[in-house]
Amino acid sequence: MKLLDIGVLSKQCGVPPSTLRYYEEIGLIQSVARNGLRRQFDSPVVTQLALISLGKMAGFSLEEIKGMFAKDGTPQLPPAELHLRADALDEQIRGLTRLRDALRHVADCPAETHMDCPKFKRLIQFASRSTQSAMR
Amino acid sequence: MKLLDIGVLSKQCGVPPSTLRYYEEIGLIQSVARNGLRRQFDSPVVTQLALISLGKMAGFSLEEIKGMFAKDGTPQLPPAELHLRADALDEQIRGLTRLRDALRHVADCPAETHMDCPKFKRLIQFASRSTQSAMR
DNA sequence: CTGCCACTTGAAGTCAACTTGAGGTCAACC
DNA sequence: GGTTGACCTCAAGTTGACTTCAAGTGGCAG
Repeated sequence: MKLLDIGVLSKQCGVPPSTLRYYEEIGLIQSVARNGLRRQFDSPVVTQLALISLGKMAGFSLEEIKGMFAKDGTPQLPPAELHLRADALDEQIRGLTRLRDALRHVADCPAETHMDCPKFKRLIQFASRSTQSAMR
Repeated sequence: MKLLDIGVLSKQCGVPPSTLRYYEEIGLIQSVARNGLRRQFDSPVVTQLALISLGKMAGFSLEEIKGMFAKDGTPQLPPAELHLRADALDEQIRGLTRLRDALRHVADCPAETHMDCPKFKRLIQFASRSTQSAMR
């Protein structure tokens, strides 16, 4: 099992060392050993960091992310709970899709008064309706 | 043109008055008049707030959102730029979709060591690869 | 005309998620 | 053996997005 120095991990995952230390401090990841002073990380941490990055994209707080995974990085929620999170993601995806469509529509629609364009308004209203409940 | 009292707008959009005042302070929205001391908002602000809410969901900062729309709320970026934002959203949507799929997979997969499950790892690695560039 | 209550201001406080800085350690290359 | 460079700790600072607070104002119901 080869171990990763914090600098290597940092470069590999695109996360600054300071952030990795911070994540360890709050218990989001673990270093498994020290080489002298230096933290050594286990290679599965790479996957964990990928999950964390995804979780952040999805708008979860670090605390929430921490609650979702056991210390080895395996998702640690009952199946029903996982499906709920997945459902919430579906909502969010729908909202983002509409926002994307709205942006593309505006980019291509020659009208200059988008605020009055029924198509635009419909996209926005729909999108934000589903959003309201999903906001944390 | 009927005007909305800050309290009415707040209730209608689910945004606290303090936040509306804050948004006005940083120039994200405008009140068009006063009734005595009270701010009066124009009805298009409702749509603007919907856009802001969507922008936040998508992970844009208030500064970025402010840069995207003119003071009347109409998107104010050149078409090419809009398409770029839409592309970024597509990336993000792909990442969220994979995260969702990963969650659903974990919920239903009987294996207890998801970290080693090739399907799970593939979903995660893919997802975070596309994520890296999209992170702000 | 007297309360009341939803609003007003400006300043200060809060929270998450980091980053920065000062001062120290250690192994390795010149 | 000395300097460099990558790491260490702990505390303090920063940023974004608000919220809270104290003290004041204005319209309208009774």
